[in-house]
Amino acid sequence: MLRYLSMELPDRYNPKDVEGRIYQWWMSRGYFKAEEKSTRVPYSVILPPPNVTGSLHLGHALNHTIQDTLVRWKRMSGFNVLWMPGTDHAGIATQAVVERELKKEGKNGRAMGREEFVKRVWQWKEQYGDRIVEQMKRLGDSCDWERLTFTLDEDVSLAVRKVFVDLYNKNLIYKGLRLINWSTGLESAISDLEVEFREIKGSIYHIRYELADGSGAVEVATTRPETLLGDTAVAVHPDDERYQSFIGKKVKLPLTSRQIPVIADAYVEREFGSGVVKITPAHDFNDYAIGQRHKLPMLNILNKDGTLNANAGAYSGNKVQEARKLVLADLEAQNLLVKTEPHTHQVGHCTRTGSVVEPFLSEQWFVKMGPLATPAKRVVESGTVIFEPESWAKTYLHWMDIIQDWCISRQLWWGHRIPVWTCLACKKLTVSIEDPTQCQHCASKEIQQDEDVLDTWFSSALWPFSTMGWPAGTELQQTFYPTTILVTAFDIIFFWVARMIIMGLEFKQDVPFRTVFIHGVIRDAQGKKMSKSVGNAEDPVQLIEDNGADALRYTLLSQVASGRDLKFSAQRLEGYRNFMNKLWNGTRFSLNSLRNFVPPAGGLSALPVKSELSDPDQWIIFKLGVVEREVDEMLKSYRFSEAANSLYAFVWNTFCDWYLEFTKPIFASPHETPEKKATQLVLAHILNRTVRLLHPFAPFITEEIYQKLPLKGEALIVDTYPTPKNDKAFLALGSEDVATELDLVREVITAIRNIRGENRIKPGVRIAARLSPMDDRAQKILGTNKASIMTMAKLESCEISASGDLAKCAVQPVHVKTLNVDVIVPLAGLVDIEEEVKRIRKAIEKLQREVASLTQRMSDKSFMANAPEDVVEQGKRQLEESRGQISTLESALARLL
RNA sequence: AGGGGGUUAGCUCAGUUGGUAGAGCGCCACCCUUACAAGGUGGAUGUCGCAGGUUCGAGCCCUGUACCCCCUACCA
Repeated sequence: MLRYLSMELPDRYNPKDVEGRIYQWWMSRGYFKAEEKSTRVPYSVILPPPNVTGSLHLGHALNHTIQDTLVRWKRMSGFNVLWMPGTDHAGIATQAVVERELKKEGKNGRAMGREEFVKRVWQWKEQYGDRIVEQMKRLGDSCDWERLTFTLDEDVSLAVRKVFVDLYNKNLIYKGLRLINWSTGLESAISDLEVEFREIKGSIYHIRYELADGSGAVEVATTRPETLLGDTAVAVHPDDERYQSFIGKKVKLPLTSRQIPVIADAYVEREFGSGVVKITPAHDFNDYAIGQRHKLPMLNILNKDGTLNANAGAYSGNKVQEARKLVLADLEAQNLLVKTEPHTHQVGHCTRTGSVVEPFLSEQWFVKMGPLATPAKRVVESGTVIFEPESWAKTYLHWMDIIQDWCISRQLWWGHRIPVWTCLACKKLTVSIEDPTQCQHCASKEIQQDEDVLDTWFSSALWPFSTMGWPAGTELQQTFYPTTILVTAFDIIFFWVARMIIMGLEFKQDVPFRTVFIHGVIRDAQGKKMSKSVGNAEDPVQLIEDNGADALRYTLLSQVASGRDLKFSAQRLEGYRNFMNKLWNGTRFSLNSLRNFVPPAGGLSALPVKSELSDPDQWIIFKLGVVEREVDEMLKSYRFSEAANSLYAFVWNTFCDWYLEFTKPIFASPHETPEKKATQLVLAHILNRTVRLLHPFAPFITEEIYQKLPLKGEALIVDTYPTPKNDKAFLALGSEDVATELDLVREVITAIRNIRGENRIKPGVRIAARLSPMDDRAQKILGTNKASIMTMAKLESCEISASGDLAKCAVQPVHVKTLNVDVIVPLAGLVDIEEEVKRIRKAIEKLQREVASLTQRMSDKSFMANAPEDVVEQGKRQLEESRGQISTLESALARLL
């Protein structure tokens, strides 16, 4: 026979003793593995691949916890679950990290040469790339780790090349001279995502541009005077009366010999500054647009490293800041600098290097988005892809409307190299999946591969199918593509979600996922975004160390509601750590009560016999049914916080506070009574279901507990998730009527405790009480549960009788639905009567307020005419009861005074 | 500037079919009652931002308004 040495369990739950061991056990048993082919319904999720360079932050913790909760829930619900893990090479981020490291060693990454540098990054990846994976495991992520994919893995690379070549052949990829964000620190194009605007206190300079014909001058204001060297026009508003005569004329560009036209464009704000804007198409995005409209020449004055080039004439070779000083000095010398005002403005900085981002004209590769966006819009409009919450679909569609071509080339070394070779002989391009040995066009062997690599998001966009073996046709894709749900924060809807939809439709002819669940971001206690640089970032690994992964997960889940941001609170985390401890101790106590419990031969399928069940047994089963229904509904609609709260209340307030207390008198009996046996069986079943319900939320502690239960299966992680449907037979043992009756008992106990508390009767003092039921049913209920009432309310005697002496007694009317009981506690000799007088007066006042508002409502003719019958009925009943209670209390009060 | 969100107990937040408000933490009182002091029992606390409207009835629906936050784009 099994022995349950529950008392040998520590009285505090220690996650450190449990989590690593449990996780290893799950892994060793292969529970995370998906079946490539199965008769079970597939459920697949692609993990947004974190950067290999990174360490887990709370945002990941939130994102992963939501996914893991869904995945565990579905796994337990019988689905064939694939949670596909991966890590991202994160081109820019990783390259920047390694370059920084090299710099510390006094080496220059660029000088090392491409091959040497890339080798170095791979070394770095081998050394540190597993760290984030290990951290994910600490959190409990139940990914199918054998499928762990890195975005630079061979098969992914093949997919990337195939997509590039296909898009190129379809004319959807082209090379063009465009203005892009240029990081002078990285000497590469970067995406909008990698530009961070910082407020800079600078100056605004007013510069005079004289008309070429000598008929006057315009005053131009700029924050970047050095860029005037690249000006190719000056613009005014077409309707600006002040400048009508200037339009079409030419001005002399200061410090140069060039003359540039005055053009009219509605972009110019008449009210701002002088109403005249210098136009530098090669160094400003707005100016670039104007330049396109007016077919202005684009004059690039910068080198890749941020110094001025030959187009800047005498200023070439200087860095922007130095050039600015020189330009200003020369302007001043020529008396062209009218004035200088302080001015605060937002300046783009590279998030990786901190250097200023320059709009920079350069040759880059682009994906033509227009034709690709249309179908990607349609699938969202038609509901083929559902956003949850729905409102994000609007954001998505809006972005699709204003979508621009996607710059996919980066002047980096770390990443997927662009599969394009230029022929030195005929200058034509060879674009190929396999590395070519000669030019496609002239067969020259003199070909040179494009130096650039692809934007990291390019490979990310293919992730849902590149991780499943595409372009080969695989069983995996058959089974799991499209994936079921994508879970992500809103900040990458454009960078990632939209592009996955686009690529999925283009290359798989189907959407990559059915649902996109968008959650909020985590902020600190002040509501600020968490970031390492601000120093307000909490380290989830440390939080797990201190509180356990389950507590952290529960904290996060308890706040996931309707896609809103959540603030991290250490107090809250502590609260959920306490909750885990409560669960632990509730179990410890239960197991003690089950010491000599002999599991029935049928195991879990051997259910208790209804006729043997006590009121608390039927009550707890009924409550369990309510929770199973709620959690089922809430998980289906992604209301994680409500599900978590519902379970929290069930475990703590229903199970521990009341059910376990009710079982105490039963288990206190030294005899093996039938009642005791029945309760043991119920308790064993309830425990089993409780941990099953909680498992997706708090996987470690629940598995640990499960393994110690007398009634259990092989492993919790693959046991069935309880629902009202699949748990019907057990739930049928519960009873709503009995639940109501037991609620009356609870109210009676609470009333006695209230009288005790308010009258300062010491907890150790046993008192007498008389319970005066209003009808036979109430009488019977009280009789049945008398022992519990006496134990839980600390009574030395308990009389159940409708009549008796009320002198010097505390009285508290109690009612639950149609059941009514007056709780009477003789106070003579126990307490100062004053306290009881105060207590009763307070209760009367409260009831009177209720009666007043109810009376008013009941006398309102339109209410009576319009309100539904049951609402009126309930109001009437309540009014009657409250009045009755007042009279009971008043007579009690009269006897005290 | 455009788009979105928030404003509910001292703090952090729940509140999906409109029927007179909930949790956790904190606070007060009493308790080491042999599962748990990371605990137990009892208690106090809200004109649900403000002003209107619809309704018999509004935290919830509508209009306006104030303040805060986020996102996108920024004025040269």
